[in-house]
Amino acid sequence: MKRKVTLKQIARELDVSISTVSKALKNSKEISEDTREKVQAFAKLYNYKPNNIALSLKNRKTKTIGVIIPEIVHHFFSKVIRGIELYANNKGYNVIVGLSNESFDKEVINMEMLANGSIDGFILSISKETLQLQDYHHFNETINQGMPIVMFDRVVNEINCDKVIVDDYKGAKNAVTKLLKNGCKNVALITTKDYVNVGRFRTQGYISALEDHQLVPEPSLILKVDDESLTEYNLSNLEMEITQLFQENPKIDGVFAVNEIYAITVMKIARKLGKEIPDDLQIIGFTDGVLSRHAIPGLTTVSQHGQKIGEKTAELLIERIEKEDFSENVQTIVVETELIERESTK
Amino acid sequence: MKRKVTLKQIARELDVSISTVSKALKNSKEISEDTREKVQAFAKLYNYKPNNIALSLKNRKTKTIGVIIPEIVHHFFSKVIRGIELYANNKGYNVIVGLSNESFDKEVINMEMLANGSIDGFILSISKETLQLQDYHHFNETINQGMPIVMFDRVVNEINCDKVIVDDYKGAKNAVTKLLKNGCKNVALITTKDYVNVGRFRTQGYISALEDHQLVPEPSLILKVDDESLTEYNLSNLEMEITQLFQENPKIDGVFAVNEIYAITVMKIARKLGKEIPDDLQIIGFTDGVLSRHAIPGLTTVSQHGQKIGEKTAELLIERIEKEDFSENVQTIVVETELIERESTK
DNA sequence: AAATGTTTCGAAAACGTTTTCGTGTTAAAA
DNA sequence: TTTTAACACGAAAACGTTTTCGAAACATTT
Repeated sequence: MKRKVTLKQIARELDVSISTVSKALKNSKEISEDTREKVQAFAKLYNYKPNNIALSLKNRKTKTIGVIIPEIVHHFFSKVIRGIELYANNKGYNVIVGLSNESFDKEVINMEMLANGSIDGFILSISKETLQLQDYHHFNETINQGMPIVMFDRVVNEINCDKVIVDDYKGAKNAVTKLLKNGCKNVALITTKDYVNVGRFRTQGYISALEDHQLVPEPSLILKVDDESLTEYNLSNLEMEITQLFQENPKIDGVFAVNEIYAITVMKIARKLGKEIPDDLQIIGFTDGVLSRHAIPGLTTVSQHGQKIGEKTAELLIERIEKEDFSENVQTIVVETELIERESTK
Repeated sequence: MKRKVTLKQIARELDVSISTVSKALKNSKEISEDTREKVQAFAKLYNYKPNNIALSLKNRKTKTIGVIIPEIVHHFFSKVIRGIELYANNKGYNVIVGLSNESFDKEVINMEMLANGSIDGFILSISKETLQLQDYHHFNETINQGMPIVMFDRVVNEINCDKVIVDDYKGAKNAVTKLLKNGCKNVALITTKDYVNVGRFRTQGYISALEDHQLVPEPSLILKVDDESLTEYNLSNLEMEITQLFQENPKIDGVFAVNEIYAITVMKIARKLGKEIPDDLQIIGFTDGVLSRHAIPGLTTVSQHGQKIGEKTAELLIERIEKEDFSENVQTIVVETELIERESTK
């Protein structure tokens, strides 16, 4: 087991100075053809690679970006990470991930861990708990220390930074409009509590679509699920609420759900209640994940283009890092959604 | 925007030496109560945090571990990452991810990027292309340079390192045995080409279960899908092959599929062919992902406990890093699978 | 008063780079 | 032969830490 070779060791072996070795490897004209070849041959033989940490210290930049997301076992976030990776690696950057698990404390700790020199900038999506507490001091602090942040999807107006968001409003509105045009008279909405911004915007899109068709939103058709306690393995609560919704409103002939799980659960319950999809009930979900694609019948969804969002955030961040122009002219990029039609709508 | 404060700056402000500041912050008994308090107060005021990069350089360890996986938009890998994160963060380690996208070149490049000082060790699952090429030199090289590696799931005997694997053989065997006990007479297998080890082991489990029941495996009931060209969006080829399988073997009354997608696709096609699940056909898949859980009817699956695998790999790696005892007494840990019964079996 | 001990601090090296600047050597020009 | 220019290389600083060692300054013991 030979340890990694350093400039110093090469210098000692070849009886030259460290500077000479460094320059020779960079093909500096300062160094004679002779020693250059000698050094390069030796370096190649011992597979010399400059130590990244030393470079980071010297250059005061690490060429890595930190990503903090609430959850990784989630199709959308995975897609975004893939987009970030793709773009960042192309530009010679590494990606280091931290999970907040939707917890404020973990978000703060994770950011502190990375903020002390490990990375050149952050990409993040805010955890639910942080949104609820509305405590954003850690974001402002990192920005003030000269570390750029780009937020995506779950963003917040209070912070002055670049953002990449989905057009939740329009996406939802398009979806509901589609249902109405397809002849639905009573479109229900399954959404989250309002403190989740994206849920709120999607709700607004739903309402707006109804109003455009001279319909008044009926509160009884709007189910705001509290998924505090909703784990992957405990869906029964959700199922109960949805079942109740249908029993109390048998006239429902269309459903717009703000995520895949809600939509799939609606499908499951509709089937139990003997409703045919899409004849008796049409359904559209948000997030084009693996569930929608493989559901039977296939679920019509609003696709968010997660990978594209990831690429865009990485692009914004790296641009800011390399221009060293922080918090000037922040921009918010809206990535349009796309309605992917499958068999759950007519 | 105030830049991050350093020891040097504090020293200059307070007119003491850098060493004094460093010691004072560490509560060294060498430093007088007086100066200690002064320094600490100042440091707190300016929110001093030691620079990680400098520490890494000094200590010659980075307290971060690198993870290379073939794909992140994949429930199992996401789960594993979550487990790794969980354990590593608890131990004060960061996690940096690289995606190989199943490509040999990207795997090599990613590893080279990280191997030069950025991390203390690797956790990885081998890309399909690497498995196919059987070119493992990059693994051996990193290990020889004193960088420990822990492999999981897609491992290979040729490399001498710690491994955490799923008991693919037994998991498959249990599943198929279950089908046979449930009365299936003609159990088909949908698997991958043999160069994917996990596919091969699962195939062996299938065969062994049959033989234990005095049945001879019929080649016509074994479909080896070549998913080279199989993208997320192009499933038609898979569907065609499976349809053909059923048309040529109408007697099939049980299917064991080596992953979720295959299993779900079987369900879809069975439905088209008018087969009732589980009455006419029972199905078991491998990997307990979101698809199986939300399929209708729910899909009985072999769960791999991805998160546990992640935690275990992280534990093995960190132990090796901290003991600085490399490549001695490598161990292979087998994580048992669990059969999760849902409605696709009787 | 001298020797010894204790307290408190600073200089310097080390981690592995890159880069500026200086200097000795040789070749070319005067 | 002397001056100048080109060439080839090395010393040292810098990035931000930690830690060893030495050394003042002062207190205590003979």
